[in-house]
Amino acid sequence: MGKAAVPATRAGLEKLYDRLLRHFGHAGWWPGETAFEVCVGAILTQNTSWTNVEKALGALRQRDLLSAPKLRAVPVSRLARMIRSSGYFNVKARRVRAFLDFLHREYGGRVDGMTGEGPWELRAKLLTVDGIGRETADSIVLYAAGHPLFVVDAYTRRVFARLGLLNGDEPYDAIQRFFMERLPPNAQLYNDFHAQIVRLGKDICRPRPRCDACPLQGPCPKRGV
DNA sequence: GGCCAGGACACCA
DNA sequence: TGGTGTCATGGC
Repeated sequence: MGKAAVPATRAGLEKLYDRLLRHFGHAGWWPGETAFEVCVGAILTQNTSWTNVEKALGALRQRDLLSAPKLRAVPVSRLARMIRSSGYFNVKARRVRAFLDFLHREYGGRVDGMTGEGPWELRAKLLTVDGIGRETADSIVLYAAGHPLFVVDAYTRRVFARLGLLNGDEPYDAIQRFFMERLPPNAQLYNDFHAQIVRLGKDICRPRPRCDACPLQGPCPKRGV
């Protein structure tokens, strides 16, 4: 593939972030109105486009169910029908309920109770919940609890493979270490950097042309364009 | 009509 | 430990 477009150093990553920031502006992420909505959205977006998740969140909001105690009172079968648009709805309804039970058991149903935990302790606890894996746990830790854990998702793999810094098939934890060993533990930075990666990821490996100011350079290894 | 999208888990060799 | 099947809707 040739020389990587960005050096795999702290300076290289920070320079890339600055370029993304200038190109896109601050992302203002996560796309959720409350920390609780972030948690539910993190589960619903598993292997699913955000537009489908928005419909499901909208259905819950319309019924005024976007709070832990109200949503926990909803039978799983009814919850599944309401989140149908997000796909895998039977599985995800069980997972949302498992998270709600966890939240009730550990923090009395209060999302802000999670902020009192250290990031790794909270992550470890979340990973014990059925249906919450690494990416979902890290999204909750970063975007709902505000602790600095770098989130790795399909966009992260796609963008950094394109940049020549990753193969894209490395284990999740290895990719997370790649970022966290090079960037200061700053939740605001991790938050916005990941959001920028997602915005960029939506634009690459797609048929539509990139604009001249696109921060990525060189051909896409997947499509050759 | 096929492919893809911000995963996670069970099962098997 | 790694590979594979399963879960499912909606947009293009």
